[in-house]
Amino acid sequence: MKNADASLLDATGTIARATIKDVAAAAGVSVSTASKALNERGRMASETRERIQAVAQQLGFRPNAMARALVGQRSFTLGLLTNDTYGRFTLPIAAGLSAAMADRGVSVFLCAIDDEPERVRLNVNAMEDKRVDGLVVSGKRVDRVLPVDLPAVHMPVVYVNAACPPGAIGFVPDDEGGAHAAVSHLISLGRKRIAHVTGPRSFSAVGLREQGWQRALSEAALLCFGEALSGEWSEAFGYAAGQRFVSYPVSERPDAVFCGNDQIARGLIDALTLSGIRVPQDIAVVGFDNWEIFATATRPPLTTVDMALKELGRQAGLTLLDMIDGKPVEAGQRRLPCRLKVRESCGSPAPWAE
Amino acid sequence: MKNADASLLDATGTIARATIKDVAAAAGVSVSTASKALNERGRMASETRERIQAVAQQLGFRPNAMARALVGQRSFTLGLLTNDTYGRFTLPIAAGLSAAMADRGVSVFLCAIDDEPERVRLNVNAMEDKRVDGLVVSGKRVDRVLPVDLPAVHMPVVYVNAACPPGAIGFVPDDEGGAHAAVSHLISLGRKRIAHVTGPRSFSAVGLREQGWQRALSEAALLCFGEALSGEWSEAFGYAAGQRFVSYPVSERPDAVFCGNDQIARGLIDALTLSGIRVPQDIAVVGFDNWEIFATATRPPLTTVDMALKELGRQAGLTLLDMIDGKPVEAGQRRLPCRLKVRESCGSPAPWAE
DNA sequence: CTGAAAGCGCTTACAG
DNA sequence: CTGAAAGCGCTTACAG
Repeated sequence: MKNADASLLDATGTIARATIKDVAAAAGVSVSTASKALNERGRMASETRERIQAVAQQLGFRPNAMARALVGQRSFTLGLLTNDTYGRFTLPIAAGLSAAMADRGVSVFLCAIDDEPERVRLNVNAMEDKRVDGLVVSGKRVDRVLPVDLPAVHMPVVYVNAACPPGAIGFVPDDEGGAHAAVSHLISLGRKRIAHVTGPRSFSAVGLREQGWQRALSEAALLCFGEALSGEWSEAFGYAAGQRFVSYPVSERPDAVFCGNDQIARGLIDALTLSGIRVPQDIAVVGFDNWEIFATATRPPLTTVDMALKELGRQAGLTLLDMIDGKPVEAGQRRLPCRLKVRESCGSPAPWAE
Repeated sequence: MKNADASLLDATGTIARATIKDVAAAAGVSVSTASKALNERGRMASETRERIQAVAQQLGFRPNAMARALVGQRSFTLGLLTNDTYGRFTLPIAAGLSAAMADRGVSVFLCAIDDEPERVRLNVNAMEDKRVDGLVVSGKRVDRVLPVDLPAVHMPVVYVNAACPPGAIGFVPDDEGGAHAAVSHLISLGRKRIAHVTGPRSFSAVGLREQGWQRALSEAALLCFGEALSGEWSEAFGYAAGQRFVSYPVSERPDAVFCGNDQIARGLIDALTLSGIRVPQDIAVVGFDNWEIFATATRPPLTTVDMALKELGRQAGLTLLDMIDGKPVEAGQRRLPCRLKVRESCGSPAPWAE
């Protein structure tokens, strides 16, 4: 017998779901006893308990989460506010968050906001009205804050890949560490003249990745290959940078380039390849983002830094749950480790490095 | 005075939100009168009504949506189930849906499911427990159905960019129409030898786009330029196709290529350009998807078909709301119009076409 | 025009 | 071990 068969048609002809009252009646006990049996609470004859559970199962009973929330003062829902309609960052973060939360019985509302303050307010209000237990705010840059006065919000908040106001709790990728890992890997492969081509200086990630590059080099007692080249986060800029390297005499070219993102790496590889420079033999290239659509389309496939965005979303959610439970959690921004995804553009096919 | 100031600290030290009881007490009326005043229901002295509303405002009162849902048998929430973790389709759809719903006071739960039936079940159960009013199911292919027995679900369901089971209601882009518009535009620009390079035949979208290509051609009394070239949805395949055209004698080359997606178009343009063939002068190229990251990175920028995914999400949500309201809505799949995004690869800068 | 009562679907002390 | 009562925060008939 299918559970649906046990459902009753109500007056309007739609299917009415069984309530705990139905279960109690069918089992011949009171509602409070039914509740206790279904929640494994208190002591009771296990024979009774099992009978009630069997009846519930048969009626396809599922407790109404809203009724539960009302008495428990806890909705088991979260709100995710994001202004990244582009989707590059939000979707992995949301997927990681949503999956981890689903396993714990909590569901997450998606609020796609542009940066119009009025719409932000609308969405925040909706989340308050729906009595979500907490909010995760996610952005597309770690140095920009959303235009909402979130501190005035009556619930725990966690920031992901977005600026974290003083005293708040945030999660961002460890840009410096990721860059350090990428450059160290290049060094371990024997490269010594490692250039850096990256995005606009106005992004804090640019400074951090540059520091990682410098630290890896100095730890290996190597000099930076000139200044970092800062420009746009685009293929076009990567291409231009590649042409610039090509114009150097062979002896003055870098033997590797660490790029600030995958698009730059893609453009750079195109420029190099067009001029007959072999990647990785002549110049090794490493990117940043592991945006698969780019990283797997380059020839050869791109070695790049993965920011572990799913994990970022997951950790943010778990921490938010702790806060909701009243556990003490330290204020401040956490930098979660990136991991290097080794493909072929760095000169190491490295099936073992995976 | 800020609203937050009016909040009271409860026993645990967290901020307690004002309830309707607080409002009623502060205004010196009964709870039922307060409710009526706040909901603009029934008749009452407008002086009383305004006084109550003022008190509510001052206390920062916001009705608890879950309590409301409990009595109204309507939660003003929706679930969005998607298996497109890739994000290409889901994010625009979700953004369009979420924005349209937010304006109507309904919030949407995001359920990122892989295709593991067990996790699908987990998420569907969560949505049922949370008593969402309806479900929108979105996928990454219009010819694949999710592995859930959704008909057994006790609520209205709408499918977006996914297969639509018999008798259900679905929304997909009008692939045939989009292709027709793209090819017609090429024809209007004077092209006559229009080839088609596209994805795997196993995708229904491939057949539909091919039909659009054929219809536009036959309406203009033009012949197809050979068979459609079917391969992968990748730059690599587009590149290979481009090389193939290059290998033809000049007089036997197409003067335009309609590509099944933007990645193919990108690869094709690269191959053409590398061989000294000018785009669009020698061969015009049009893509499909308007995936901006590709469409704006090609040289020249790509003219392509936009599937209007945001609008798809919006329409799906509005229709779902109608179903929830009990309005009659016709079963079947709706094909929503695509629109051509004219850039430069088709040979028409067309500032007026925008 | 206003308020007391009942109820939405649950859980949680508290009596028996 | 089991059940009656009260209550979570609201709304909706129904009396006054």
